[in-house]
Amino acid sequence: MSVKEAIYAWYKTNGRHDLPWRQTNDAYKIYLSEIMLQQTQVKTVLERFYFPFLERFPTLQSVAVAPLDDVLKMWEGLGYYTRARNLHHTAIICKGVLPKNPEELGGLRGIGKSTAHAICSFAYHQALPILDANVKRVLCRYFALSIKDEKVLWEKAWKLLAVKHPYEHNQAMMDIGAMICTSKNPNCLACPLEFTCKGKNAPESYPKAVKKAKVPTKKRFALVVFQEGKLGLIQRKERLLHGLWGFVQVDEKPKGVHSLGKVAHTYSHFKLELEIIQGDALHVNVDGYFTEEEIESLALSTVDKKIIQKIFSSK
DNA sequence: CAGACGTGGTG
DNA sequence: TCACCAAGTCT
Repeated sequence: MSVKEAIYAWYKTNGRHDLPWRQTNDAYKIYLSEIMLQQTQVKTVLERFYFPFLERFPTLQSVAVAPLDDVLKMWEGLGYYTRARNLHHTAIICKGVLPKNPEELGGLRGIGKSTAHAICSFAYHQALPILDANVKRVLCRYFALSIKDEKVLWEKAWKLLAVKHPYEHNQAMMDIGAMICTSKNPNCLACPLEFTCKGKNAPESYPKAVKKAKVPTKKRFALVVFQEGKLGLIQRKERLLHGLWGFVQVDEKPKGVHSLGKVAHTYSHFKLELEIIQGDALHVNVDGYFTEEEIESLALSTVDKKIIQKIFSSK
C-alpha cells in the first residue's frame, strides 16, 4: 500500500467525520467554518460560535443585508475581528453567492490561497491542495524540511494530492496534523505516513522552531464616565478592535481622579495593563451613553467586558 | 515582508 | 507565570 492509500484508509476509519462543516455541501457554511477556524481551535468554534452564528445568519445573503454591528456581535469573544468585517464585506460584494473558482475566491477580502483552496475542495470537490498549519507540519516532518518554505510546501502538497479522492486526502492531512502529527508529543506509531516518514526520528525538529520576540507591556488608563446612570462608550476606529465598543483609553494618567481597580489583558503582540479611572463626563468625548442592559446588545472586546464586570461587581 | 491582528488552552 | 500554539490574511 502506498502512503497515499494509507492516508485515505486512515481517514475512512479515523477521520473527524462528525464535524458539522463536513456534513454539508453548503459553500457558505464551509466558508464560515474556514474563516472562524483561522488561528482558532476547533473546540472554541464548535462549542461557542459556529451554531449561534448560523442560527442568526443562516445564509450568506442574511449576512449581506445585516448591519455590520450585528455580525460583530455574533463574533464577540472570537477575536481577530477583521475576519467578521471581511465576511460582511464579502457577503455584500458577492450578493450572497460565493464564486466557484480559487482565483475569484482568493480575490475576496479575508480569503487567502489556502482558504480559497479549502472552499473549492470541501464545498465543490475540486482537486486543489490546502496548506494550513496542520498540513505544513505534516509535510515538513514527512519530508524532513527544517524551513517552512511556502513555495516548496505548495509543490509537495500538489504532488501528494495526485490521488483518486482529493477531498478525503485534504481532510485526512488536516486530521493527521491535528490528531497524530501534533506540534508537541506526536503519536508517530499511529500515523499512516510513519512507514516512509523522513522526520519520524526527530519530529520535534521539523520544522525548526523560530524564536518569537517576547511581547512588550503597555500601561494605559481606561476612562469610565457616567451620565444619569448610563456608561459612556466609544466605537473603536483604530485598527485594533475596529468597530467594537469599549471604554476610552489614554496613555497618561488623568490628575486628581478616583481609581476603580486594574485589569490586565494579553493580546497576540502586546500585554495591556489597564488602570480603570472614574472620569469626568465633561472632559471625555464618547459616542454614546448606555444602560447596563443596552450594553448587552453591543459588541465589546474581552478587555472591555472585564472592565464592565469589575464595575458592576463592585457595586 | 516582518509585524499586526484576539482569545483561550496547554505543558 | 509564561511561552507557545490553533484550519491565516493583510499591509
